[in-house]
Amino acid sequence: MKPFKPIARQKASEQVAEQIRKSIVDGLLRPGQRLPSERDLAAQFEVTRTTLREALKKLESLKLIFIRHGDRATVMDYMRHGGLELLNDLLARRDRVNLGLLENVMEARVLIGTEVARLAARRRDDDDLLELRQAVEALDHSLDDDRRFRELEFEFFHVLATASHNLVFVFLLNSIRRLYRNNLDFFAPLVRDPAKTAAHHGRVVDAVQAQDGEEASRLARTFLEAGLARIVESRRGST
Amino acid sequence: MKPFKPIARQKASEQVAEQIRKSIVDGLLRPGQRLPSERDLAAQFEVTRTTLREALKKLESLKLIFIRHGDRATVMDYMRHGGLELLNDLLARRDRVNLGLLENVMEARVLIGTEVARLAARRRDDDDLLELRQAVEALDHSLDDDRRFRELEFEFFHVLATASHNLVFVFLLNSIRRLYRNNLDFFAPLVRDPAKTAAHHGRVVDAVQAQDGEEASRLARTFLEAGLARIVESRRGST
DNA sequence: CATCCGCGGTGGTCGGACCATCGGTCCACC
DNA sequence: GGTGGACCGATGGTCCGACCACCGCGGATG
Repeated sequence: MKPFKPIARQKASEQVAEQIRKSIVDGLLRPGQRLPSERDLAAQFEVTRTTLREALKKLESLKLIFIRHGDRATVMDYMRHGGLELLNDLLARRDRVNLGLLENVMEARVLIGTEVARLAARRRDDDDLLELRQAVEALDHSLDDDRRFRELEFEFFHVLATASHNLVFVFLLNSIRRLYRNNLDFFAPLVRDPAKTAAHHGRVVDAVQAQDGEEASRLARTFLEAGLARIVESRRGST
Repeated sequence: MKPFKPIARQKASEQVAEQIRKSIVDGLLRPGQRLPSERDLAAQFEVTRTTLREALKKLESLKLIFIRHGDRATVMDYMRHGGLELLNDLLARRDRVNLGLLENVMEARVLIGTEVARLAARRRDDDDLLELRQAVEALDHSLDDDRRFRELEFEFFHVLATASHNLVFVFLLNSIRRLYRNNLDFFAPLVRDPAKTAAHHGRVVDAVQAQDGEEASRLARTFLEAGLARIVESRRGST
């Protein structure tokens, strides 16, 4: 298919950020602990303060460290302040908690997907309905391209979230999407038969059109829960 | 109580970032559109490239813009890529969609809270139980300090999320907490009678201890849904 | 003893130089 | 004609060294 992958160029500041980030999520740097001064750190990594600062700012926006003018940066407790963006980094941690994390992600997707289906049925307007039909149509056009189908399958729920008119769920799915795309293989068992899935999602739209929240929710749940079960099972099998 | 609030000192880079961010969420800068070069922007804001770059990096980590070496920054579609951190900024938008957003947040809290109660009951270990008891105890100790009580009430669900052993929900609540604390007044109707709430949460812990997921979930839902209803009602009344 | 002041350490900004990457143009070559 | 290579201008990434702004603390001051 695609024998060559693009080279992943990495900026110096990214490399620096990654090293520190790793130290934090691995627990080598503990919450409350203070980092060396920017000047010291820059010397250690053999980069300029400019570059080092760029790395620190990134960690700050991930809520991994707290920076205050005139004082050194202190490590924050990501269990208390971290956002969903952190999941990506936690997956690559040295201990092997990672696969359980992906199950957690799917678990969340089941819950959110079920709920947005219910809300979408109650609140959808005509535009939403149109978008939903198009999303299903896109599925029908990609029955033979597995990876693409699975990405579009996710998009269907994103459209559903939009139709639920609750931005929290929209943004939540945005965060989950990144994890989903980075681990498409893990989530593969979610879709067993593309044609059936496409038809199933069509019925969800029917329920949304009929403004039958319970039915839409029930349909979404059966699909997602069956997928979750298959994913859990396939993990047990391969590990 | 607290007649004076601390002065919010704002770094130059923050001010720059805020201006651009506002232009994006307000729709003045549309997805796909390209920003001027860093040198131009720096001149316009009358800051150095260093400062300007710091602002851009911040916007990049918020998924509001996309930066590529050798090419100018382009505005991203935050409806597709934005994370929960954006909600804070969207609240201050010029049109008045904002209060609905806070309702959305509460709606999400109801869903998540109900689910973590169920999962916590199934998966809690002895340590979790201890933490939960302590969280309820903390509630009992703050019955007379309203704001503090409401913050601790939120913490209870955070502990519950931890006990659910699903990091997605933990991080999700972390993001919601920020919005919650920034708008404590809006969410005030959630807790009507602190003493009753504390007792209620105690019963949730009882159910968790008994590993009765359905009961824990039911208790959490009744509390949260009643709160949501009161919040919606109080908004109707005041607007 | 309480208050004020200054000083050292540290993050924030500045200015200006150079390196790396991108996209397009043009040309030599086949 | 089109294929590849060399080149160039624009733009982001990094470097350097200086100075400004803020914090904490301890010594000077009353």
